[in-house]
Amino acid sequence: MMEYMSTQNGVAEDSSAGSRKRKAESISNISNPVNNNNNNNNNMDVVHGRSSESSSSDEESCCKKLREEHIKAKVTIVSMKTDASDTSLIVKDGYQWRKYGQKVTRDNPCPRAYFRCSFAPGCPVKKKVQRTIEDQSIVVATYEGEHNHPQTSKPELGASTNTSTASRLNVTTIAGTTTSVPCSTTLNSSGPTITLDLTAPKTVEKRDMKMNHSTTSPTGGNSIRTASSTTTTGGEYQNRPEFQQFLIEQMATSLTKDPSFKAALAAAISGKILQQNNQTGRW
DNA sequence: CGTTTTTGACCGGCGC
DNA sequence: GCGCCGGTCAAAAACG
Repeated sequence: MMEYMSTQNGVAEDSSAGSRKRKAESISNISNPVNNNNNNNNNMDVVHGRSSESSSSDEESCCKKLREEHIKAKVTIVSMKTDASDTSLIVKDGYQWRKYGQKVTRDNPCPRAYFRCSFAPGCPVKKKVQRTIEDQSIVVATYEGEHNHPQTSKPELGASTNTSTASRLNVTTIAGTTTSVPCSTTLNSSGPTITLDLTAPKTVEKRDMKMNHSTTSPTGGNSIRTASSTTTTGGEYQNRPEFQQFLIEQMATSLTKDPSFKAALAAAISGKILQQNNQTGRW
């Protein structure tokens, strides 16, 4: 199963690399509320999901985008607060990145850096890193695609040896899945902007999990705004391992109790098996 | 010497 | 068709 998934990933990402599509700029929008966290030295907010255009209401253009997103890799937006004096635009997430470009965009005088994953030669993941206009100490990293290899090292979140690190991490899952940021506290984020992407067959099970995960979260709403408002109160607690363990257990419980998830999982697995058997021509 | 970073040039999509 | 703009390329420089 995993083998199959990985090969599917490779195909999908490769095709996505060939079709570049311009996406709406959302970095400043996303990182706006993070400014409320200025009292914390190291902060990190993560938004998992599609590119910013994934809203719940634009059904008009969804048909066009369906195809596009079918090709496109998943997009993960990460905003983290770093030391203001740290101008390196380096986000230590446990992977090895190679910078291949830098550009000053129109809407932000701060240069945007482009990175590729250099650990695995065939790894399709790309990353864009840019500081926000509002708060130059906040760095927004946009990940595209999924790693087809494990992390090269532990991400420096919390236990920092260098300057640019984050001690707190908030994850919002909109759609799709990513394992690039192992620390996940979705309780205070997640929200109504969930986009059920039926065009990405490889992530059916995980997406459902994320969906359930989101629905079981006590708070919905705009992810970052919620995150920033709760940072001063619940941030420490969310970072504690027992809390994360609790979250994981909650997720597992909700998933195993949900018959629709079981059905989706079974359908996905059987579908994959049948598909593979058809390809090999043995059935 | 191999790898990574820098940086101007180039490419292609999009709006007018 | 043209210009703008984001993203990528690739040669040179820097680095370990």
